[in-house]
Amino acid sequence: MPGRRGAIGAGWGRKFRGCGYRMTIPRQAIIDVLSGTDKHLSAEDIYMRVHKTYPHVGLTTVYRTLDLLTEMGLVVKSDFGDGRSRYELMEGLKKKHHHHLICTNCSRIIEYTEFIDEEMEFLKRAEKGLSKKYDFDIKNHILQFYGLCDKCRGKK
Amino acid sequence: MPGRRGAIGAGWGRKFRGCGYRMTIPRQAIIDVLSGTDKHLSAEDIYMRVHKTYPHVGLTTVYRTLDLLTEMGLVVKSDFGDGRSRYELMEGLKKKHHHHLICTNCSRIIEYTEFIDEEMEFLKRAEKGLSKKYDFDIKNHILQFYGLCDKCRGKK
DNA sequence: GTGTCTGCAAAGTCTTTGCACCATA
DNA sequence: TATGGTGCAAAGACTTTGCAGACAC
Repeated sequence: MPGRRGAIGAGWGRKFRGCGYRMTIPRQAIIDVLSGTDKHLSAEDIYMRVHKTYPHVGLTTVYRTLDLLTEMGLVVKSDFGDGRSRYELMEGLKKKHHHHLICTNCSRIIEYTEFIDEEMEFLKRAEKGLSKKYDFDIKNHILQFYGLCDKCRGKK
Repeated sequence: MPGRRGAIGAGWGRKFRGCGYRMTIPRQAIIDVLSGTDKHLSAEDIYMRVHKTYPHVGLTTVYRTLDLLTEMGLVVKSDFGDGRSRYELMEGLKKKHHHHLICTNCSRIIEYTEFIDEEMEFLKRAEKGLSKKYDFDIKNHILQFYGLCDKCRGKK
């Protein structure tokens, strides 16, 4: 793990330095947390996990690092409608474009990549048409489905 | 206008009473504001407009009324990623299902109904597939495009 | 008259900012 | 050593809650 972390660290360090930023322990710790989960963590979640190993790292630094990573395009910030932002690592090109299913009862988030090709085809067409009609330069989109997950649907 | 407002009021009053609630002046004023615009207003926006005619109505009441209307399904609450919720009247069945184009520079919001049929077809199929695969009961979806509107794309 | 609604003030939640000190390159 | 980074505390933005008085039905 130290070896692996070192290797990852070096890669990330290069990325930071390449953008004129520095690699630091808090940043490394935050990246380690993000790369060690497949969940969509809030700033507070990340803070608490980092805190176990590095108790001196503050929540402010977590927010600032996440902003930085988002700006660098290495992290995606999402809003699932519960009033707090969630973050996930893009990790270069490893991660496929995907969308989310969100349980409105327990907040569970399911990532899916099914239908993505079909979806992309539709979205591309829509973007093209909408760009032309409204003279709008579309950069990005959000598609989310809300409902009840398998565990929650029985309880209602 | 007073006549028209009266007529609208009576309809809304019935709706409220039918759900065990009461029609009041603040509620009427908030509905009047919502039905008099095609914009997507924030609670603060609504508060300020109501305030011109009824200065005693508080922001708290605006929030409470909007919650109530949302819960009754008469208002749709949306989040366009700028940290504040926006509200629009559903006004029974008058309004077609639609999605939004959001300008990330000036926050202008464009409603569109183009592609909706095609979109609905795609979304229905996706919902069906996803429901089955993840045993997820999909109730709702969000589809938003972000980018630069015609007025802002030149400035960049 | 009774139960709902309201305004005000206070509190809550998530996030950002200011500033002096610290550490990376 | 020169910038950029950090923690802490305070401020900020939006929204919710508590409560006593007011109002709709």
